[in-house]
Amino acid sequence: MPQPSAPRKATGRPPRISRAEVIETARRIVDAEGMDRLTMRRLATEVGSTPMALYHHVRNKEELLVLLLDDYAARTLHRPELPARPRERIVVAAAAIHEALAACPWIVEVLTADDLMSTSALWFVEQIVDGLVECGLSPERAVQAYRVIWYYTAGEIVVRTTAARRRTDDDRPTYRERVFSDLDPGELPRLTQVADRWASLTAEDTYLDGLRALVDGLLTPR
Amino acid sequence: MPQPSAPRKATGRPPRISRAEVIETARRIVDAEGMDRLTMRRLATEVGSTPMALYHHVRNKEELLVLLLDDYAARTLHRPELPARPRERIVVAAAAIHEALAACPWIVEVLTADDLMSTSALWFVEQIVDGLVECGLSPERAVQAYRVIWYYTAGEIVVRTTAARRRTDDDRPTYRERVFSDLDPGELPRLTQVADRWASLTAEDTYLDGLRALVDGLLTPR
DNA sequence: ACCTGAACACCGTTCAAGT
DNA sequence: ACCTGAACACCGTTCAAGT
Repeated sequence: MPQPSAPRKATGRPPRISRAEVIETARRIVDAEGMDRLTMRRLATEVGSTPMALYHHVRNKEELLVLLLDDYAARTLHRPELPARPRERIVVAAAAIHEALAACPWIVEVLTADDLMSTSALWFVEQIVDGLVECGLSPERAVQAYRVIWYYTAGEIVVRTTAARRRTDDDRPTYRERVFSDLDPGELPRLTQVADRWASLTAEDTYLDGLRALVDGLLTPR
Repeated sequence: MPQPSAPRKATGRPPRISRAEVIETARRIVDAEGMDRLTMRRLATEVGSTPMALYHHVRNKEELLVLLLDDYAARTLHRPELPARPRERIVVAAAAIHEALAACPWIVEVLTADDLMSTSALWFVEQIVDGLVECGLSPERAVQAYRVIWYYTAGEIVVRTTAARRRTDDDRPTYRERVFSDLDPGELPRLTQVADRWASLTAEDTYLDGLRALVDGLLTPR
């Protein structure tokens, strides 16, 4: 976090809770019971305080979520050995970001609440952009190519974790299942052909294959 | 919707409101005031009824959102003339889905609430899968390639509309801006190099370029 | 400077009863 | 069959006051 926290005057009432304590407690709640159980009221009782006390440590709930993602990234995004070949380096760095996010089911709410721009993630972004430049893209094109990779990565996470959540919610057939059981073979021959395999095909993890195809496409001059 | 709505017995109290009326009113609220103003209570007063009456026409709020997306897709997703060349057909069909979603700022909440599997969208999915098969992929690989395209498309929508919402929310510097104004050039040379151009570069619409790169990559044998 | 209590202005959904 | 009223069990946030 870019907050050098100016040295506080030692006047006034001493603090009973800290920002770090708030974030840590929030993390505990989310890990144990899921993101939708994290409310300001619940968090307040958990830190042994009142809802309003929290607002002295975070601006509002949205800032709390960003801080939570930041904290998560700082703790889990460890820098791997990256391959020397730039194209491979791009793939491995993107896959590392993806892996960290995929392990974190509450991420979707935060992804849609802010860019993923934790300082801990920047090193990975740097590796990707640098790899793209080394492969011959201009810095401008490299940034745009990185964005494309990020869209793909974020989209995979959002779609997949949402689908997973939906599956555990109940066991009624999903909307998709109902639609797919009633296709018109005349109009939609391909979909009819694969309808019964659709669920198993979409369950497969194709992130890495797609990523490689995407990187290849981005690096092929057009 | 795959709901043939079995012929109702003509007994009991006659209905005052219909499912279609509920959906239409919901759409009016969302169009006029945004998704977060759509509540069951608000919707009830708008149709001139009570919150609980709605639950006789939709299962719950989530189903209402899916019905809303379905209704939107049916009204706006008109089938364009598609190019004969399969590779171009894939691109145009995906871009048509993307365009319809991008014009619909409340889409994100629904995207993360369910797959986009409106019957109206299936024709486009069919075109994409068929184009991929015509380009030489097996039906299984074609479905997986379609999923990759869908991840990319959904991710672009989610990230971009969320960023747009964030910008209009207030005019404080965003978290990203704060992070980018304080980069370490030694550790992150590429990002430092493009830091001042980052905002304008990411504002550019690169969906189509990225899509073409992705399709090229997916169709290149590896 | 930090914390508290009470209140404001809401939510989605269930239950039991009415017509 | 369809609708209503009242209630349940919550939300995030503001305000004014206390220490």
